[in-house]
Amino acid sequence: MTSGAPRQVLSQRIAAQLEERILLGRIAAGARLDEVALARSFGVSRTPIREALQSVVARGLAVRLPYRGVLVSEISPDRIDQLFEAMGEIEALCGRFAAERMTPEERTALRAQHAEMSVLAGAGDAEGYEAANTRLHQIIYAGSHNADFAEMAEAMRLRLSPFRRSQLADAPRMDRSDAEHARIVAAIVGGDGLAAESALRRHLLSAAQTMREKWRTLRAEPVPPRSRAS
Amino acid sequence: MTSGAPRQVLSQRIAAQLEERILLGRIAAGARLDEVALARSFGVSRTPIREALQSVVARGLAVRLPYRGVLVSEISPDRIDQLFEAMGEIEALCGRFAAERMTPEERTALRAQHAEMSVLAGAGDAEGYEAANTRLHQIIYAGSHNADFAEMAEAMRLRLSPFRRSQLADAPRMDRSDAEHARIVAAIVGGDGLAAESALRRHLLSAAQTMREKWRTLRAEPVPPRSRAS
DNA sequence: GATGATTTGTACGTATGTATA
DNA sequence: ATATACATACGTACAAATCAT
Repeated sequence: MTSGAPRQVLSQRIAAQLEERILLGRIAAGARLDEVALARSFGVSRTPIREALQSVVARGLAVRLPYRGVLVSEISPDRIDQLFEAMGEIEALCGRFAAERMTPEERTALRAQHAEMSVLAGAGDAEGYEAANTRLHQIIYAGSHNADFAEMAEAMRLRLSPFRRSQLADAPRMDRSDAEHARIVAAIVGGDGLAAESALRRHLLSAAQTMREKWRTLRAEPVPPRSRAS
Repeated sequence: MTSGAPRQVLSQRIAAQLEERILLGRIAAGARLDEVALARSFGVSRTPIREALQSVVARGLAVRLPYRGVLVSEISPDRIDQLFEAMGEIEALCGRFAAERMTPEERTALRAQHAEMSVLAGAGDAEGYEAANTRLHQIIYAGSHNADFAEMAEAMRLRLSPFRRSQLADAPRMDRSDAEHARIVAAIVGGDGLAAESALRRHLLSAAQTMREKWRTLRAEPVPPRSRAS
């Protein structure tokens, strides 16, 4: 009976921290993740750093160029569109199956989550709304009753998070999102798979649209990358 | 005191070999991948072994329990159904987008690949047919013109490969597969996204059915391994 | 339940291969 | 083109945790 602390492994904790830094934008796209520098910064040896970097690469947040290092993934506008498109289709898939398979308890939880979010939206609590939004969508993933769908959706959500930062910061966005959620939840609770599918697709399309606008204004001046073409 | 050994990227070659062994069933599900044993067996140190194992875990072929080791993923019948379901939906997705977006050259390549496969099916070349089948589906993934769809489809295909072993071994299966491919290719080349989607879904459903039967007969003796929880 | 054996996790040293001056 | 610099890849030693007795 080992009732000790969760005793998480170093490399995993470091991987999580690196991911968070990347997703929060503290480490810019295109930046090199230097093993020795990170080792010093974390006060550990290079071994756990290496394993953490491998994990980060495996999740698609960075790429490893042979003998050049690990670079935080730089993403082209076209790539962003693909990401949102994929996310939309995967979410639509989850919604369709969730509408067909959710248990009564899951449907109740979904409605409760949405009700809670409407309150947050009304109160203008953007941060709380964002967090609740993630949970709402995760409820839908789980409702698909298919671990692979849920896993793919989570992976896509992770990859997209750098571009979703403070996307719902303003009240109009939250209201619009809340209205879209109402249709999604109604379709799922009502067991209408096709309606849920198209409602989710539309929802993600509008999210992509919002993001595109903000993204464009945000990076008016791009950071000059050390392009080293051979 | 390090003897000068040929330096290359061992971990990747080892990861590939381990994957192949798992996928071919040479390493059984539930087995523990012992680091020192593998290191001895490959004649290398534990370091590249550890990195290879991380790669195997990242691809979903095994799981790592902290301080306990890496276990080859054990898969329940329900889980297999989920895998095939997910594969079917992802392929259907790729097919729909491919029908809408493939370039003329890609459509030509798709038709050529199918024609080649019909010959192989007629000749009863099961091995060649299986390899060509993978390429056909990969052409469809690429035709979706979305790197995320393609990546997800590839990942699913990898995870399913243990259960697809010699699935198309007999001529009737190949003929049926070839007929289904004909509909899929016609729909995609003709630009009918919805038809491609449903044709691919049906194709995977029938593949799942075939697999289920074979799998059931293979392990007619249900070995209930009460593997320790979590 | 405590102790020893086994295995995983981390630290660190060194050689190799690429890129750059 | 040769050489230097430097980051990566592998090996080995030690520490921590699990398991078996």
